[in-house]
Amino acid sequence: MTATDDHIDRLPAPAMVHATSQAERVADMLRAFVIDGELAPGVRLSEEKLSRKYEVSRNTLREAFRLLSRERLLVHRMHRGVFVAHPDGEDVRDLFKARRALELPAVRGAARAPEPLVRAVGAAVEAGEAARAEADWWRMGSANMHFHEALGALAQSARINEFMRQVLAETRLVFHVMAAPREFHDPYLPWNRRIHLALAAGDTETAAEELSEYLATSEEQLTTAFTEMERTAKN
Amino acid sequence: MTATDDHIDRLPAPAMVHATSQAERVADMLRAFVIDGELAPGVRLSEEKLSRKYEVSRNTLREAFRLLSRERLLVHRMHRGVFVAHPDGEDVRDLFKARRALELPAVRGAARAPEPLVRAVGAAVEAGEAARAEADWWRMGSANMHFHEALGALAQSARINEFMRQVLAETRLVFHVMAAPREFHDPYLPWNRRIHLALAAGDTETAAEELSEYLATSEEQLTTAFTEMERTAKN
DNA sequence: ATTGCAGTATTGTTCAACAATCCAACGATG
DNA sequence: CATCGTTGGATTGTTGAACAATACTGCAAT
Repeated sequence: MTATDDHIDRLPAPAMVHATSQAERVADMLRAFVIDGELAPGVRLSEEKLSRKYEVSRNTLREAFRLLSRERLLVHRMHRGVFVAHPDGEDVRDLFKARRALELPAVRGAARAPEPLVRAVGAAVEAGEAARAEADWWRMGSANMHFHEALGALAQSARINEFMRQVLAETRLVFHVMAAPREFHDPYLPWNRRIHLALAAGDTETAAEELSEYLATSEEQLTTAFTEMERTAKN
Repeated sequence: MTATDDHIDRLPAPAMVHATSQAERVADMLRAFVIDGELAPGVRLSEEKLSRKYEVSRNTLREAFRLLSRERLLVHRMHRGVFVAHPDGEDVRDLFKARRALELPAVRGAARAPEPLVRAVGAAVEAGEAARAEADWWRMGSANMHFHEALGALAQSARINEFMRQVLAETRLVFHVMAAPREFHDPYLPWNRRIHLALAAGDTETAAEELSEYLATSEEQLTTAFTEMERTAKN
């Protein structure tokens, strides 16, 4: 350990070069499929078919399944197989409770957040507006998710960030249960804009109030659509 | 579907009869071992030895590993094996950021929480004091964890509850990194008592302030002990 | 309409094998 | 003497096949 090791010490941190296993790669792929709706909620994932299609053994595939079950994106039912999660009305209420508990305090504490994090919120707003301009409704939904992810990031905790991503991914599943990207995201863009403006101005309380209304409205809209759907499906 | 089905409707809910797989059972066992410190942080878990000891195949064991890796209790290092997580100083800071973000808002919103949840907080306080009376320091630590779990439960979200359990389990690992159960839990019991009193009285703001101090003190204590430990370990 | 009972398909789990990789020890090199 | 290349052994990564256990379907019997 000589003095010439200064070079090494100054090198950037070990930016996660870790090689990934097959199980993780498959899990990443399936996660993307689920979030993008290519795998519809409730669909059963056959071990044999999937393992043949993606050329991995059943054992490896099952490792991937375990990972995604813990993320609540897949549901493992003993001796029945794994299914794409299919959130119900109760899940929606719980998801919004979780989001309220996470996002509101994050926004209220944004005074202590470094500037780049606030700018990330603004970037998500603009991405959403750009997507809207191109009438790309699905991308608009993604931008909206990134917006809320950015809000959660104001808490500045890696664990909160991950939890937030998980909750948002699950929320996205809710949208897939009732395919209607346009009407559900459309009215919210101006809201996002206002929230970011208040944040950038340092007025965290106003931002929090706007966000609170946003969440209430969104939850209301989703739950009513849900109960409506369940009612018609009952008969 | 005749009217005589009333009997069935009145039956208790399907209280989780789901049979569990081997992988889940093994995961439950390992989780308990890790939390209780029977498996020390940093220890490597040999696939061959464990699979032989608990009479499961390597594949099944690996499924269990995947579950616990997603909970951050185990760490999977490619081609090297799985290790009991070994949180460092940065993890401690992040854990406390997460706890602040979760527990403080939960306490502040406790006005809307049903009474049984507040009583659960009180029960945890008493369990801690009982353990202290018997000089059972480890059980005291468990009671303290339950106390904070009960605080998180005030948010009334199943997902928050689960995340909270995860964060607390990880926090418990931190204590194992530096085995010192007595001094670290001792001064906090009165604090817990005060927090519960304020909560029961409906004074959520006071409760939140007490909790905030508690967290600050606890984090301070842990991080200093940590940096001290890392300093001595460096040489 | 409900129950009982095959037969079939799928998952649960194990096992054995091999490839890929890490790691420690050794010696070679400057 | 510190560093580097090599080699051999140990462990993980992944596969494929096998069998057991369970759920589901359809049909017969009541």
